[in-house]
Amino acid sequence: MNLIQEAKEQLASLVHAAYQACVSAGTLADAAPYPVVEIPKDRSFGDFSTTFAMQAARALKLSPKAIADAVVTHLQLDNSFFTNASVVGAGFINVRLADVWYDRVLAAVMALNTNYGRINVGNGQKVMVEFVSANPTGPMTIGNARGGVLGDTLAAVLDMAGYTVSREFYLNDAGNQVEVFGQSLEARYMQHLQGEEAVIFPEDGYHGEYMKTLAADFAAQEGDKFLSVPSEQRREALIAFGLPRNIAQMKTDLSRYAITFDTWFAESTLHQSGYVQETIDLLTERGHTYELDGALWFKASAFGCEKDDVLRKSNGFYTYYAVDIAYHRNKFFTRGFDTCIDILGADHHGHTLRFKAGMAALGLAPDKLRFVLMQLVRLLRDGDVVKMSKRTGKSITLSDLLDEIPCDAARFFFNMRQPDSHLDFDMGLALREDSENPVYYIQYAHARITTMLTLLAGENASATGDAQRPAALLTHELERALLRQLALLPEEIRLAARDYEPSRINAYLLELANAFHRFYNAVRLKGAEPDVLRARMDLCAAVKTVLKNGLTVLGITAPDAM
RNA sequence: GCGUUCGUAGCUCAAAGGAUAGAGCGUUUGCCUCCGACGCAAAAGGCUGUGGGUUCGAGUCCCACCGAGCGUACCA
Repeated sequence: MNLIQEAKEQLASLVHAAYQACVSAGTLADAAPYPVVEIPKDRSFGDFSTTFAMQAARALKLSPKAIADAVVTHLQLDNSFFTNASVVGAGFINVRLADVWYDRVLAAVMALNTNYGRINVGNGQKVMVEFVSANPTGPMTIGNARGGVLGDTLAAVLDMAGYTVSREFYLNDAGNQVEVFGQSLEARYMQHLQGEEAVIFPEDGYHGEYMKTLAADFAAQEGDKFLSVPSEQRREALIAFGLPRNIAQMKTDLSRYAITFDTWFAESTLHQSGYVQETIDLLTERGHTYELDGALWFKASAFGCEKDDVLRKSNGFYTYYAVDIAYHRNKFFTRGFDTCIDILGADHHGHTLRFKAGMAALGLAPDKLRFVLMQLVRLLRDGDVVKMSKRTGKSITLSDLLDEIPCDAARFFFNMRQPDSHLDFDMGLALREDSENPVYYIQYAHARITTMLTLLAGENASATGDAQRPAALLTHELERALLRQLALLPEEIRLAARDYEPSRINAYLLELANAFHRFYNAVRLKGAEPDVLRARMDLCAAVKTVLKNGLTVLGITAPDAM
């Protein structure tokens, strides 16, 4: 159910038919393309518009105006969604929506209720969204916070659009950074028991305070018994202690953030099962690798990359790149996803071509693997840049942020912009409880409707009008605007899913809330004629439903009172 | 250098290749004896970084330049 698309298709088909009539009548030549229909930016022109006359001008060797005039005389709008066709400006053919269409909108929202907005462009195709995938070597960052909301809401949007969606967290629990984690933790453990000077902290180690806490907790549990064992054994024990702790913390933080993953995929399993080895062997069998200086190289340059890359280092270990090729091979070829989307920070954009090259070498169509790159976040407090947490003196983590900002506000703010644009997150604004805070503004509209409907519940008992034809009673321009806005949700879902831009839903809800508040101030329900009252109450109930459905996609609550 | 993302109102950002480039903030001024003022209404602000090109039509597509971020490891 997408009444915007239905209307566009109907108008295109009606204009096409009118054009065919002109061809039959001999007034126009038979050479024009199929009409393109759009919604004018400036609503005063009309509700829908077609640029058919301009599109056809060259082929028909006539002025757009002449073509439009000819087509309009044959345009048959009876029993359609439209009325009032007119030719304006250079040759735009504009129409207004008729009551039938408005009736259908309200009926659709009321009938579909919580399913209103759901469409089926996905046809159940399996899509994976992989996001956050933070290293389990430390706390999650503000960047993870943005990536988390982006991935989670994109997944929700795709679900609404009819895809079968899976959310995955890729756990980097193997490889070099885990080694460094072990070395760092080992140094902190020994320093904890023997003093700062006992060992030198590794140059490129993890310097965060949390490493000291982790080491102290380990010492509290195990005492000094790991001082006397070989270093390798000590590190192993520390990693076995530290990683699960960090992972548990990440899960806690994410659940505070209302994010749940379907799968946590551990990198280590790819090593243990020999899948990495098998994948690299496969690339070699296909002739995409060569040996040089003791390392195994992938011919990435044969797949559009600038240069080749190392898969297996001369020390025998695989690079992250090799593991990632194996991981993505697993997503597509072992688990059978049709499309895989990776949410990445913009600082990783250099990887996208390489990843695609790896998949191409395995025989996968390049557009199956998609990347959403997000720019970094700048934290502000009432306009000033915030670098460090006041409490800890260190950089602000996701957990710090959630101590201060409610989940609803954080989720909304991190998804307010397109992924590609730099994001300013103003913590002062996120806490405000007025119309300047967009979350409040939207939630307030929902709460306002709830109280109002409760208050008016007893007043429409004597309504006698035709409930199937409410548009005849909802004639105010602000009521019409509200109905058009309601009709837009399925279309917004379609576009957000098509372009991987879930922030469209935030913008959409702001506009819907705005349309409602304007209506509320200009049109009163209380005291209206019973039939009108009932129609307006239905309209308000529909707005409430759509607000709630939209907020649900964003993972934000729709409170009945605030 | 090469690659990549991005330059739109004072600020933060919108604009399926369409008509007079729109919102919010900030500034100024109004609206509650009335369903929630956590709200609404009105005013002001622009050579869309620069120069070409494609098109009936370009903020949008192509090319060059200027400026910013990021990448360009046998790190992940």
